[in-house]
Amino acid sequence: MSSETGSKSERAYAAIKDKILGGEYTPGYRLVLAKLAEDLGFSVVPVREAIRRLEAESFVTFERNVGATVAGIDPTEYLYTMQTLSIVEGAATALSAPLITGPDITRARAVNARMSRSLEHFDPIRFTALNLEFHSILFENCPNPHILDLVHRGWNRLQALRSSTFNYVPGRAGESVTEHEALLKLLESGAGAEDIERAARAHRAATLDAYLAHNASDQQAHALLTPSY
Amino acid sequence: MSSETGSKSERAYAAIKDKILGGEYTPGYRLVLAKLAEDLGFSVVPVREAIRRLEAESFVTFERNVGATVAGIDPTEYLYTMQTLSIVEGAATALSAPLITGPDITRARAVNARMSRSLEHFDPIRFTALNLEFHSILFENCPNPHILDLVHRGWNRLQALRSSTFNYVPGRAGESVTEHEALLKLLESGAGAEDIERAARAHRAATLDAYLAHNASDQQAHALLTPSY
DNA sequence: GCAGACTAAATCGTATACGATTTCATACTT
DNA sequence: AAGTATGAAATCGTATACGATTTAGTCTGC
Repeated sequence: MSSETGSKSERAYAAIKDKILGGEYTPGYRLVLAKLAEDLGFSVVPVREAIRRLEAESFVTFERNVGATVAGIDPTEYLYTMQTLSIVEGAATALSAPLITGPDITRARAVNARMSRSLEHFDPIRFTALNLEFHSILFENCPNPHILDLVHRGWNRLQALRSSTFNYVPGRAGESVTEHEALLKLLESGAGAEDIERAARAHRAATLDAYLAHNASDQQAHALLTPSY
Repeated sequence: MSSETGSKSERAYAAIKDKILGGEYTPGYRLVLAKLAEDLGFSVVPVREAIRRLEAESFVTFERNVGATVAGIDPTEYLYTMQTLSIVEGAATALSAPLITGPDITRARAVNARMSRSLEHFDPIRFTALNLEFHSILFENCPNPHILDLVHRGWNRLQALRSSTFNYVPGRAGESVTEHEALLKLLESGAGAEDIERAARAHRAATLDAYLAHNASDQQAHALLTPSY
């Protein structure tokens, strides 16, 4: 995944990020500058820069004069991220809706069909990738790049939390496909911005709800969701 | 403003940021590593780190092997930021609403009264500070720190754009005070999350609309706001 | 006079070095 | 034995140095 192009700090960033997402560096793993630099064949300066960037994106936590550790899987963080995503994805969908064309819908529907098929072979990795592709089609016309950036940050954060593995809920993926189709129909019908936003929000919120129901032990998490997003 | 505590990279960050916001480094100003390091009495390494952080927060733009320049005042960026703020502030207000107490409302109302008074003396700096304080009171109970963080990012961005100066619209501040009072009444009445969110969104959006109306030349900006946020 | 090549200056990117801080094991005191 | 002082090892933070890249100015040939 890591490219050979760009500055060393960029390559270090990509390499470390890949190893975190690939599971080589698991949560709690201590990232030692000198060791990373040794492994990568770089000096510590660009590696340090890469780590500060990973810190800004919440892939690692950093403590002064102590160092960086790979960020852990935290149910509360997952909840925060999903709730935030429901809001920004809702807004992104509503803003993009008027600019989505017929061919866009067709492409999205094709991707959704592939998602449905990936379920039959039980391929969650592929499913997640297709899910990203589906929503990317809807968002690619988004007129506000800041909001799009927030969506991408959220997706990144979910990756960092390894949500697709720790957060698996049986049956939820199938519902997701159904909701996608409903969303496409809504877009085709030329529904108003409020309705579209509500539907897009609910789609993300439903995944969170499924998680909360499946892990009912998480009582306090429910309390955080006072207004029903 | 800059503190004497913390690492040199942190102090460099604070110092440079202050000079940008204070107007010493105006948009387009070229930030040269060696010169900044000389001025601050630090070496280039912590200064470089500070600049990368300022880049991540959009205070400066950065180009490889070329350097950093202070980010400019861009009406389109202002529009993006305001639109995004209307969304995240709306969500933050709705999420915080159930946790806001009577004393909170009283405090907020007092701040709003001071805002009203600051108008009589035409003190926009003070008005902006009080405006932040007003909304901070509403948000201080926000159960989702991620969303709160997005709000703060937006405020920072507005500062970076120096919006309070380039974006002044006569009469708008007075309307803002009126809208604040209406929002407080809505919160007191125990209104539903949707109504509160709509009102909070509209409050921010009204400021943007006032700007657009006042700078009617900005035709293309209107087009970006297709769904009426 | 102008386009392109060449050189020099400015500036960035990174390596290396070292002092500062934290951590951890050990010895010492009560 | 528990807690505290001590010192060494590990690690970070920053200074300095230098090669790499860009930029700007000059020169050349047309």
